[in-house]
Amino acid sequence: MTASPDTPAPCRPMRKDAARNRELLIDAAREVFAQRGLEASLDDVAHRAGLGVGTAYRHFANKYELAGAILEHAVDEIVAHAEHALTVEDPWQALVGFLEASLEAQTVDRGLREVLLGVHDPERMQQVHDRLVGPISELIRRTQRSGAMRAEIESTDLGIVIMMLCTVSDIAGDDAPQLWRRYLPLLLAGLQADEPALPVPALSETRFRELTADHKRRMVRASAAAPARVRPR
Amino acid sequence: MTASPDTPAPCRPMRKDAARNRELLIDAAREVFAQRGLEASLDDVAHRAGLGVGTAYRHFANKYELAGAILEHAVDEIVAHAEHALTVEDPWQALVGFLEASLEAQTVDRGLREVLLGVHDPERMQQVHDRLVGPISELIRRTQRSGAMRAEIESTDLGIVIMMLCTVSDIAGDDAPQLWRRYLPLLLAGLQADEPALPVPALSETRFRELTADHKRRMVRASAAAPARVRPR
Amino acid sequence: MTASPDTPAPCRPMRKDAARNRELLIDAAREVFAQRGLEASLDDVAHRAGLGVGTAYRHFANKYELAGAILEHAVDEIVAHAEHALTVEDPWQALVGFLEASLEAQTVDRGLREVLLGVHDPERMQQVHDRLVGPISELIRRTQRSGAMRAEIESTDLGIVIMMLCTVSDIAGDDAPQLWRRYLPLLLAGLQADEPALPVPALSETRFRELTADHKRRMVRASAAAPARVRPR
Amino acid sequence: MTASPDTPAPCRPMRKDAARNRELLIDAAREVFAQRGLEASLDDVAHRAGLGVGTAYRHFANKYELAGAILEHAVDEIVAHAEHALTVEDPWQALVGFLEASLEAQTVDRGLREVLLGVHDPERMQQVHDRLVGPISELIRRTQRSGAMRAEIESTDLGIVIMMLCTVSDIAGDDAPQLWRRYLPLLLAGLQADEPALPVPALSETRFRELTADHKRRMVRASAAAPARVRPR
DNA sequence: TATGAATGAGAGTTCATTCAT
DNA sequence: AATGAATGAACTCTCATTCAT
Repeated sequence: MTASPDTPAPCRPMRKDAARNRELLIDAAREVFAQRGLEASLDDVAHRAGLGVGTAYRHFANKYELAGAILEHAVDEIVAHAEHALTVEDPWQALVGFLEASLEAQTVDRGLREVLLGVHDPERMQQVHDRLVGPISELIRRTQRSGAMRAEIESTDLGIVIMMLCTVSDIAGDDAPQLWRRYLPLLLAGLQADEPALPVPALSETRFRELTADHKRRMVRASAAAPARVRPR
Repeated sequence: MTASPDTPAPCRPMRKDAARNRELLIDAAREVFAQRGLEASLDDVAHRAGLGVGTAYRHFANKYELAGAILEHAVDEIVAHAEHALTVEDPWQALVGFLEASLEAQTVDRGLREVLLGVHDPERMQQVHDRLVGPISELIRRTQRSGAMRAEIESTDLGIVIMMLCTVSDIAGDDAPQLWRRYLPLLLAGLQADEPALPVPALSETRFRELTADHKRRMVRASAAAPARVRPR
Repeated sequence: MTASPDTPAPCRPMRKDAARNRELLIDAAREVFAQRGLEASLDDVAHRAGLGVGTAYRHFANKYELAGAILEHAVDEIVAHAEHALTVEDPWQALVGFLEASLEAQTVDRGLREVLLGVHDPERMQQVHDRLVGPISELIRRTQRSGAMRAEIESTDLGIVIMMLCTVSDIAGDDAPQLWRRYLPLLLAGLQADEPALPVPALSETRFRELTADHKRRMVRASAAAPARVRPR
Repeated sequence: MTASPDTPAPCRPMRKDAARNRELLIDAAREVFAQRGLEASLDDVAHRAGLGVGTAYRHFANKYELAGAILEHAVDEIVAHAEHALTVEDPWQALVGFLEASLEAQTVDRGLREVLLGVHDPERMQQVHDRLVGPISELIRRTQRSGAMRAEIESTDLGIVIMMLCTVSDIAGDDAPQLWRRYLPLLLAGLQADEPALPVPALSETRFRELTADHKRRMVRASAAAPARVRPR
């Protein structure tokens, strides 16, 4: 009775609207962060989305939740790349193609890099990596079975490799957006089979998850731990 | 009679205090930045040093000047490593030793990494690289002459390689401080001679300088270049 | 059904609050500036208005924008006085009445005087003078046609005269708020027709605008143009 | 006995040095204030004088004492002009000459104007005006006796007139440094004999002293009344 | 539910003034 | 007596977050 009787669908359209706004916000955030980094204010993001700040807070508890959502988008893409790579015949080509596709996305998006390099965001990270492990591990296993990759390589290694190349893009910025392509072959050489043993073991999945989550946690403004705000006035 | 006639009067005694404070500030900054990154406030740095904020501003025009001072320290070390490496007989061992020594320093110090990764600070960078180019180029030339390194590698490549490994340390944090050692061999494999040609040319020195300076400038205060915020009337 | 169909929807109801606060801020600023001059901090103004600093900054980009808003109020009054004066029969009486009315407003309000004397604020000034030129010029023309005023007087002269009398009020403060009345006749005598030629031409409108704007700009932040302070290393 | 016997001149040479520094500081302050107004920092003044800040504080208890000293210099000049004017034959020409000479000094010196317009400084003012009253009153009396000036004019009026013209220079700045000459005749016309009675009596000397002192006192930073500084650290 | 006004802690920076040398 | 390093309060301005409408 609260809703007037002529409202056609009581809650579904609401949801659709809400979902739409969520997307609008994430898109806006990617644009804004891509331009000005994670330092940009939520106000700016909300207005770029054509919404009020309050609406942003209805969807994301805080700025880092939003960063997390962006991350999920990015991970979706990487997972998609990995899954697509599994359909490529030549395992080594598949792997290279996967790395290239992943990097191409970061190359144009500073905000994405900052998120991926973990400049911010807390917990959510864990779930994220869980999604990556499967397809990436399979990709690696295939390559290793084909003899094109040294046996020691594990799924976390690919994550690290991607991040290292992100760093290159981050340094190069818009002025040399393809510079990472110079360093990819360097790393690929290292991934190949005939090299001597690596001196340090790879991180375990668990460890990797902990570390990256931790890395991000360190970055999150101390304000999270700040004393409860005094009631206004 | 106050000043003994044979005193060469090399410098003012007062300076001793000031110099001490300058060191205190740099040390405090390394500690604080190491813990909380460059986001930490100058207030915190000053107080960690047991000094007032104003004193920090007497020594450094702003936070990024301070970061610059830390950077210079770090660069001093890297240059020293490079120069020492030039005394090592085997060129390849010299190069590897140089990279290892450089990374070891960063490994324990997040603030240093952030500074080196260029998260901040503008101009001063140029002078810095000028100091690095000489010894590093020589190091590379020796290795290339010995046939142990592909000819395409240039001095900027080593800078990028160091930064990529810094990223690894940055992700790993204090929990896996040696993780970079896993990825160094990967990159070394890429540096060796018998690999196919790289798809992208190296940055020229000039370009590299511009980019890193630019990278930092972007970080310093995006707000300066931010679009004029719409102001309600 | 939520919004009644016959509502012309002239403006958002929320605005009422915001508009109220804007007025509160301007009123508070007039009070505070009246007591302590433009040196008072925006913090103080905001708190006098019973609002937070942030609110002040939502409405005014900075202190000088606020001063500008006060100025606009003041100019509104002066323009109103000038327009009213144009309805008075005797041109000379109209002019005198205009000056008296203008001064009476300033007399009680130091902040207003400081703003008008241009102790601060930049550009907006121009628009202001544009609004004054019309009615004041007409006032002058009428008086000159009646033979009561020397022909050389121009609209800028009245602006300067008002400012000179503001200075008197500024010096006299609350203790001799009517002192300006002693000096008005002195100046009026000078404005009358039978005196010898003035040794210096009046400022052109353009020139006047430039100067006052400039005057203010000089005040805003000398620091911006200040010679780079020598910084100890 | 306190001074060692071989000190040639126990205190006189000291004095000379101190007096020299005092002059250096006042000169530097006039230069600096002339360029950047009273907002300039004492540090800048001291360094312009080639001295340390500490030395400035040995001579002046605070910034406003220094402004007071500048004021005294300015008053010295005005008194000198007045005294010189008394030697001029024609009383009216003497008066005009006095005003012109007084204004010429202010015209080039923003700091002096700020001081004179009383933007700052406290008590000392009183003594100052005492010095002006004598010669200026004599100047006026002569002119009045000659029939060239209305009888109501008193010494304070000239002070106000000078300040009004200072305002003109303040507005005009360096761009129209002679603009005050346009308004001097206007005021002179008012000072002449045949005009109708002034509606408000002149300030008495005492009153004038009180007001100007008060005006300045209002401006002095509230910090003077601030709670005693907490002992450092 | 969406909005955007309000809030206030906090960051960077300056400068009058003090004090050790 | 002179110096300039040190101090910290004060100021302007920003922005994450809350809340009235």
